[in-house]
Amino acid sequence: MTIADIAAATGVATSTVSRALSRPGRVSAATRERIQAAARELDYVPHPPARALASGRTGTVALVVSDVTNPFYFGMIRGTQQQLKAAGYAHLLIDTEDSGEHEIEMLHTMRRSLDGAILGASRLPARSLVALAGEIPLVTVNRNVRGVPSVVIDTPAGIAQAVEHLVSLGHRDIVYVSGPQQSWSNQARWQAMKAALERHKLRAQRVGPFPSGRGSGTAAADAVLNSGATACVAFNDLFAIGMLTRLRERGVQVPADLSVVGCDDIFGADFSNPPLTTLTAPIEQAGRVAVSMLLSGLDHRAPEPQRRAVVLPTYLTVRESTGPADPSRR
Amino acid sequence: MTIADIAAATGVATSTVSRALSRPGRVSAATRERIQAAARELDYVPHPPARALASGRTGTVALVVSDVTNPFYFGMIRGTQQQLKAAGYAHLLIDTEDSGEHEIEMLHTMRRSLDGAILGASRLPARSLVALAGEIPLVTVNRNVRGVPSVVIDTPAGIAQAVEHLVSLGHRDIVYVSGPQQSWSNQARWQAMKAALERHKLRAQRVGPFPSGRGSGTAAADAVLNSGATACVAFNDLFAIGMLTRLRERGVQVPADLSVVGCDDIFGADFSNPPLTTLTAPIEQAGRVAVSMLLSGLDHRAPEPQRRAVVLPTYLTVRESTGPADPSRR
DNA sequence: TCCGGCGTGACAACCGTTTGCCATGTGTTG
DNA sequence: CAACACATGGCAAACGGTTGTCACGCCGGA
Repeated sequence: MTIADIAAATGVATSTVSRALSRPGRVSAATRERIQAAARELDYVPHPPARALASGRTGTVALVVSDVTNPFYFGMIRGTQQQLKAAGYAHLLIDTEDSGEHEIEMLHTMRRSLDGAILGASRLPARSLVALAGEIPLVTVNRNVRGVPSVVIDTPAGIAQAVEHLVSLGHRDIVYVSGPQQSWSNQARWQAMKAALERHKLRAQRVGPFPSGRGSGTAAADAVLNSGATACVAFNDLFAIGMLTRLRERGVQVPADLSVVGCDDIFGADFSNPPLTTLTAPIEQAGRVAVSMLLSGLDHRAPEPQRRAVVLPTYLTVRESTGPADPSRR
Repeated sequence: MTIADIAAATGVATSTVSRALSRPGRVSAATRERIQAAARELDYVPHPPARALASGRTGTVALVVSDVTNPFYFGMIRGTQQQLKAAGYAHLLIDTEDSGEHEIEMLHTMRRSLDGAILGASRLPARSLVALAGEIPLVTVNRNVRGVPSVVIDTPAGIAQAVEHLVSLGHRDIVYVSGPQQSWSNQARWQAMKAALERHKLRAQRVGPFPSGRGSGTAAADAVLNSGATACVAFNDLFAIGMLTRLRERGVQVPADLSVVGCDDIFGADFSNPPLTTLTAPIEQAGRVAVSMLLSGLDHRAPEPQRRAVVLPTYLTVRESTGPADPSRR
């Protein structure tokens, strides 16, 4: 079934069929009706590649993540999926395996088959990012680069809350567990942590960096213990959960001996042992907003009046992995 | 940059360029070299939609899941993603929101832009599934229907192991926590459970059905408690984890008062409180295998010699949510 | 010497839509 | 009533590749 068949069946030209089906208002109501009826009758389904070839629009948006395995992305996948489906777009998933080259390479190759892309947490240098944005509409998440629309989750503000929380519990030695150095978020979090601690006239220290992945929790836990701190803020929940496991192994009580707070509030943070105090990030919402921004930017006639950077707030969710500092340690 | 540009640059016909780039052996080594050099030089990137239109092959495979949110699918997403990327295919994600109609509708509409699809856990009746398989190459996971290639995870065999484990711990009242009734897996698991219990001359009972999602754990836990059983096998880990949470709330000790075993060994099962005894399913592998089957079937000249149904084994991972039955309860 | 076959490249016809432009018919305006 | 604007539908040219078929030249075999 092609529009030619429908054209034949209704006695009009293919161009009319095309317009009746995709550009309402361009043909009279009567013929439109007739054509749509015929289309339904013949179970006509448009051919996306043909449409894409002729119009340049593919109806597909890619979500680019550095590692599908990371639970952090689960929320993004979900959020983007929802919003894209609602808008009638298809959802392509691209895993860059943590490699910037892969990232740029894949997007470059696929740019013609995409209407745009959401970058889940780009590892790309700013220059490349801007260059890429010239090839294909982009929205970044948790990565703020001038000239590229972005949505960033304001974890730094949350970090301040977390520090507040820990300080109020009597902690004076608080350490930051650092994630991968190329990670923009990691930098942002560490900066926020330093600032917050300075405000309390406390020394900022950190351990790491550690590669992303739960496995890093082991080394991280040991490093934190070694630092003599009574509390720590981990780069993300995956680290924190990994640490929890290690700490149990070593017989360290959480939070009695050590308080730990995570970041992101991923799946699992609420039922870990003990349940994790963490910065709840609206990841899913971030995905939805990113898609909305991207899509609104795609809307041809839009003179780009949309906001180019939105920041989403986080809040501290206190569970059971944080508690009063051991008084004997002060 | 189109092949026409390359043709012009090298002084050959576009057909030659096309063949030089995609069908090795059809043109002489010398010209091929020249053409490839030019292509590299001009930074030529093929236009997927055009290719798809002309050839019918899209280089895209969809993974269809009933709910992206479900952690069970995370493994599938990962497995399929890996294998597809390795084969140079793009990975489309489709969420059917648990609706069979959605499922059939979406696949029907997108069939022309897909080379095939992996059905993560189809809700479709056998008839529809077979019909759909006629429209587009399909491989199902955890769903066995004659005529449609499939990979199924042999949880039933694992269930037997789980029952063995519980019985050996002295449990006599073991209940199955039932998932959604339309779920093929749920049926299979319940059947296996009944068979295993009968083998031990024990009565098979179940509670539920409950809708999928962690929230069901609450009702499930209460129901199990109410049943007077000393142990239970849950339809999946999500249920089990939800139950664990509820049981803590109610002050029920796991495993002292109640042993619980889950299914699938999803992310989180190892660090829940207590860590969950569960049937470890090779989900990721299932995804990989499904993709391999699909892709090998796509290989034109293949007279379909490939296996049409592979079953993957599971094994019981004993952690801390199962323990001896309370002797006073015997 | 002639012929058949093979390796190589060109020609051109698609694949199924979209869309710019033109022709026609109708309604509106002065 | 004339002139004009506008609404509607048709024509045909893209979009960027793939692929069946044919022509050519060269080779070896008879």
